[in-house]
Amino acid sequence: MREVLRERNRRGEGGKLWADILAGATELLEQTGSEEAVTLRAVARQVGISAPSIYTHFADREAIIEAIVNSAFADFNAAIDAAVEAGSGPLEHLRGGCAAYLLFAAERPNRYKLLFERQMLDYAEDGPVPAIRTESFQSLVKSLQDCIDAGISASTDAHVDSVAIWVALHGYATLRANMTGFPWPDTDAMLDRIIDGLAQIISHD
Amino acid sequence: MREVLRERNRRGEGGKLWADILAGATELLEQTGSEEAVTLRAVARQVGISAPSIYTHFADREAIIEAIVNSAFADFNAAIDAAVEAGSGPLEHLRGGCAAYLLFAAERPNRYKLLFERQMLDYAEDGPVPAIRTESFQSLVKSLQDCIDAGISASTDAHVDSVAIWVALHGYATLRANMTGFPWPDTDAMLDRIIDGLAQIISHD
DNA sequence: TGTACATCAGTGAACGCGCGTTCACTGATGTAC
DNA sequence: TGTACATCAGTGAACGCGCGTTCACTGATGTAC
Repeated sequence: MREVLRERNRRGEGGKLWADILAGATELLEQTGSEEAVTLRAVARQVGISAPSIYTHFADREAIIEAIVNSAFADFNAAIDAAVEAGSGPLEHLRGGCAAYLLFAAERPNRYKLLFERQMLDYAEDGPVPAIRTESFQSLVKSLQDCIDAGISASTDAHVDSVAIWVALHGYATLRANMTGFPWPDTDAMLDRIIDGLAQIISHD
Repeated sequence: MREVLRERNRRGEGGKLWADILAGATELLEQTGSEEAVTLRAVARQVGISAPSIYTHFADREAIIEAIVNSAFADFNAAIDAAVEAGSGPLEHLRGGCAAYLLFAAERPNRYKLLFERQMLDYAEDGPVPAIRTESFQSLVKSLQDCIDAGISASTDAHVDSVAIWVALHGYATLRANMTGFPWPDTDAMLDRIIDGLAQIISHD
């Protein structure tokens, strides 16, 4: 039944299984496409261990999902950070971050869905959103503000305009993934329209 | 166990149960929040019948979900149509339709999610999207084109710009529902930014 | 008007399944003496 | 260097649950004569 047989970890190396379980669960999510498919038993099968072994490392099924979400946010934030810093000049920072956002969503659609299509119940319902979830948004606000300060953007409200850009990116990423038969424009063309229109970029020809 | 006892339909009125099942399933979805909660047995409990009774009217569980989706799309399209036609002048048509879009999503969040957050598998994967799913988008394209023709919009591509508006509306509707702790701008302010920026409305002050 | 009967709407019991979780356990590994 | 033992990583069997679906059925309703 089990395809991969794991070798038992040596004493003191039990922590390795934690990483294996997280990796297996993430792979399972990315392959099968939905959070519901990440059952405790399916994860155990994927990793090549028995189901009860998971309880040594995770309190319950929900803790596995939580770990996937956290590691996915870390990857996502890192990918955007890297792209922002790769560009030179405020407009390239802004555009690079937005492009990386769409690239992550296109390449890892199921992980992306887990980040933002999930009802967030792991923190107080009316409390503030945890920082790890808004890091990329804060980076967007900063990039837009830099554009304003540099006289490249005519925006008078970096927060509201950043929200507008964000929701457009998110909407494009998720709808595009769900409706493959729709006549979608090029991602680059879409990005141009979103940034030019919502970041109020001042043309300089 | 069963809270509501149904009276058996008279002969020839078996079709009534079809509507009751659809209504019960829709209510269940709206109350519990996710498609997974709409199990065949849960629907039967909601309606006040035994589980096997459903098979007289629906082939399987999936057929119930499909019926909810279809009726939700019908409601959704009707709400937007009504709002579009209520306004006078092309800009009011455009804005009214977009406002109705966000209102539907805000008032019936779970039905909205079923419409557009669901991977669409009920038609050929690479085939075109069924018309009922894009009716509201076509209406948006028409409204924008009317604005262009009336000299109110500077857009040169009604399709691409309509996609941009649509994805922004969708992103706002879904993110807002999922992240209640985020400092969202007013919906009206958001709508202004989206329409002004993406429909390229020419200011006339 | 009465009655036998076909039809219709819906039921109760049962099935096999995969799930999350618990429990007592096993056997390899390292360590104290 | 040898050995008894504690610890650690992980297992197998079992539980109760809700699920989708099948099956043989029941009993009320309308209809033909």
